Amino acid sequence: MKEKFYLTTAIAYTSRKPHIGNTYEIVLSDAVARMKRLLGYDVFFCTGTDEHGQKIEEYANAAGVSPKEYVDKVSKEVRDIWDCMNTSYDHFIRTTDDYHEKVVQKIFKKLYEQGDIYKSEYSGKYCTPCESFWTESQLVDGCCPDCGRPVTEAKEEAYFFKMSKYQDRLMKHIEENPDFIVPESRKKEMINNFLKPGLQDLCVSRTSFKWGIPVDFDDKHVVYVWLDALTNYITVLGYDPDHKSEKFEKYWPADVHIIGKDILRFHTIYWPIFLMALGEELPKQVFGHPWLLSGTDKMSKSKGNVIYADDLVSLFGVDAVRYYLLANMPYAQDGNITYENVITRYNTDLANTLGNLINRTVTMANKYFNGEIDAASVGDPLDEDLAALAKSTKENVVSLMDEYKTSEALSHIIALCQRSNKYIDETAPWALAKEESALPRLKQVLSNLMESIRFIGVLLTPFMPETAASIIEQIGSPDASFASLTFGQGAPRKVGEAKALFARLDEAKTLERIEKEIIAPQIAAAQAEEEKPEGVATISIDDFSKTELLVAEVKECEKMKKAKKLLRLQLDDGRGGRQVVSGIAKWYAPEDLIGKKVLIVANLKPATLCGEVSEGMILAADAGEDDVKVIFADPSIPNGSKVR
RNA sequence: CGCGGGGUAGAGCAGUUGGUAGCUCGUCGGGCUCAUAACCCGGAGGUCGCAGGUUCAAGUCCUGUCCCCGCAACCA
Repeated sequence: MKEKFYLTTAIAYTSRKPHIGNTYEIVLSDAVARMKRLLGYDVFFCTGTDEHGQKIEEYANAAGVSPKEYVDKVSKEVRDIWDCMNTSYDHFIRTTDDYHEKVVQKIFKKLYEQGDIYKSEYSGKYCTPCESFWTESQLVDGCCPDCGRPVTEAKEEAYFFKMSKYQDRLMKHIEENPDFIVPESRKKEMINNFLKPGLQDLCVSRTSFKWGIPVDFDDKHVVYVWLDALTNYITVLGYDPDHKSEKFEKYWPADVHIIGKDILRFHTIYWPIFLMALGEELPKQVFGHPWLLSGTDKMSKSKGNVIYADDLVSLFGVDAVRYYLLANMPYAQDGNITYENVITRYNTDLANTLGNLINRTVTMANKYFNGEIDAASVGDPLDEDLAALAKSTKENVVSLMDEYKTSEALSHIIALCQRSNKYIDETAPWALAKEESALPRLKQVLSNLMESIRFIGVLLTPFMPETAASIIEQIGSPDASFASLTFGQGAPRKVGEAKALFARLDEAKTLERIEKEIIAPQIAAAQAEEEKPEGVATISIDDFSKTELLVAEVKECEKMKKAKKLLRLQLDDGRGGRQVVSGIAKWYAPEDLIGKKVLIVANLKPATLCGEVSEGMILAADAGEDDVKVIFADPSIPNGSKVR
């Protein structure tokens, strides 16, 4: 019986169309899945969309559609992109799927009945008109960040999960299974930041919005999105707490969850604990992959640097985009993408090294022998060298893929292409072709080349499926199985017609096209969106007079030990002085401020930040993306002067 | 002194157990002509963030220090 391999991606949140950074994960997972299939595993590869939650409710409202209509649209966009990347997932789950919702309810009930989930009270600041709870830090000037109205202390019933109960077991599991969380550095983050300080019980229900799976025995509540979302990994297998499905028995536990580094906490702490509570095995491994950045920045709409997979595919073709992602992402550090880099990589690796190798070899086979090529036969040390590299390349690719090191795996394959190109140079087939007596050797040389190309083609299958198929077809290889990868095993063949795999791109022209077809429309769309007015309500003069603004002089100022962003200032406000904490350490050193006069909001309710009391706020302007400038007052104004 | 990661040629990155500093792009020169102005070979370009230390020998180990980036806590 075939060994099973179950892998999943995170399910994509349906807030908006995924960009190329979000798309990286499915491509990486697809390469792993295809590699395992090539090696003969019975693979189950699952992905999907996460569709509940307050944010989606809000996005839907803003778009003037129902949440379901909204997620139907985005979920389809996600799926279209996964499909345009030619990913071979076996199942696409949506958290709004019927079978999923039912099982989530059942699980919630079970955990409640066995005492892991208990009903308690959640207390915090509540804005009645908005029906929202806010944490202290979300408040704006002590008021609701949405509507600006005052909030009240309120309590609300909520369900909590007893995380602490399972903490020691989880810690032990992580220690005993060193590969449970990879890469290593991420594991340390989880242990030091969450497990060692001790886990808090987690609030697993919400009453503040409706767009979620209702708790069936208490329908004021909906299930917390993460409990809902994480469970997809087992509901997709037909899991049911009462009777386990055949599929679940076969595939669970997952061999790996491939996820972004940002959601590692949910997958390595909450998810394992939920599973322990259900009495199920834990996934064997969670791999938190790095992020793909646009140049050096995170992709964001406001920066206008978002790159989408479908745009890239229309420019370069699926396999070139897959190649770029898989070849360019480091294992543990963030990678980056620019159109220029994609073009360079395309031209050098795909057009010049790989494409040209196939093209020149196939052309020669047809030209010299009408395409009739023997099985490979190693005679000369040069041949042996080539055969040895083909063999080691195969071994390296397999073992590197076990660690998800796609970039290193691909560079080994490219190295085999380079070695093959060199082999052509060393053996000089065109010279052999000129002498009748050298024809046997010429035939041998070409057969060896065909064989190394067969290795290249087969090994590329997980990374570039279409290209691999075209290579196999061009060299007329009857066998493209992994098992056949022994040098010399390839049978005699009739070589097909030479077809260029990747046409070279003119960098300047291509960039021009990108600018015109992709970047310009994107900027236009962003500008259109920006024309919407800012959402600050007008206020009366009375409202304004509630704010007391004063001129104050900075007497002392120092960096705070425990906080990177904060400065602690002692101010002379003309009425005995006060201490203010301000989040401007990134832009101002203490000596920049001492002796200067600043404007403060004097009647702000005092708050404690990182252990220091702050009685007021210094006025500063957002001077640009990630830049803040303090508003300084004229030195001649007496301390304590009112500003209005 | 909260936890972790990183600072290596103009750019982007490798450097396993300490033993002559590598790869890709770019650049300069050479070779070849089967091929997609491609392919192959060679040169130039780095005091491996900084300062100490251990050692016959340190990018690699230790100590200190300066930057950058994550995570956590705060941006009143």
